[in-house]
Amino acid sequence: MESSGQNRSFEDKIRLFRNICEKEGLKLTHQRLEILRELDKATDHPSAETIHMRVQARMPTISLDTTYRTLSTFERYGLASKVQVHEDRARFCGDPSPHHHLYCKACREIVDFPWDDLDGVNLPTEIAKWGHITSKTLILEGTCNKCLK
Amino acid sequence: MESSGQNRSFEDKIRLFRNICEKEGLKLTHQRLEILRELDKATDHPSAETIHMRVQARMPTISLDTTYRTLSTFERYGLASKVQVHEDRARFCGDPSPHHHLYCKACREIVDFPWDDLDGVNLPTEIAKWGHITSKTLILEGTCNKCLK
DNA sequence: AACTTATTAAGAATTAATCTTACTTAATAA
DNA sequence: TTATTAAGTAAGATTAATTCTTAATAAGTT
Repeated sequence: MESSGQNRSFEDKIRLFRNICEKEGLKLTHQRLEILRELDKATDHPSAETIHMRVQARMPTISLDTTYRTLSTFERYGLASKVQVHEDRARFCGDPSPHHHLYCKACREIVDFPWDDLDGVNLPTEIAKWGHITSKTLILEGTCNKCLK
Repeated sequence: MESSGQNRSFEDKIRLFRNICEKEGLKLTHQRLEILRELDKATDHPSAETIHMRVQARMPTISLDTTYRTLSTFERYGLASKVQVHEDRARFCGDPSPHHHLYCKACREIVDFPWDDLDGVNLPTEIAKWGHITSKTLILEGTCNKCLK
């Protein structure tokens, strides 16, 4: 049976994580794997607490603390990133490919979108002088059609 | 004596704020004016607490609570905006003109920069279908030259 | 099997931000 | 100028996300 694109890309992610663990002396625990899986499945930029609840459904003993610790481990190694919106609660994204965010101020939904033209464009020359850029994200804010009625 | 560009633009801001107050039934208090002035002067995206400390130097009786309340009032009326960085503490920006942000992960400095070409560019067509966009900010993250040594 | 990290539990600590209440002050409108 | 009412102050409490503590247990890895 052939695996789906979803599965294949998750396999890649596990492989990547396995490499990182090996190189960095991290342990590949079930908890970390389940959180990685949850992040990979999620399309709604869940908060740490939401991720915890979802993983808990399959792994009832996992602690909230471990979820927080694991998420920052993932952040440190580039397996997850915090999405910044104008809220107090951090929300996460497991998609490492460059993409941008639409944020609806009414329903707080975050939608990812690709914009290859922006990814490829040259930055203004003064920016290159500023230092070393590691990420480039466009944040669009407004109100989505659902909320506009 | 001719006023500086700084002053002129601050005068404009006061005028704008005066109009908003009139229209919305807000009171033009000293506290609000001082916080507006501080936001206008600041180039370093201070936190609410930093703003409070600075205003306190001139107005020792102002409360932290008022600073928070005023900043959210300003946000509500578009006179200030929260800058999103990967931190827990919100940082503010009093520049209402469209601009983008460079964020150094090492020293946490935020640098504004304009990018007219980006401001003027057409968004991908699917975005227009999403809803109504009110702001567009590019967040560049990395390490500034000072921190790269 | 030994070594070492990670996890858990349970609770405490932090910290930004907001709210409460009661009182006072001051901006605005009549 | 006075009346009205929003805003500010003080002091403390609250909320909520996140992190830390300690000690015991579990489980990867070598």
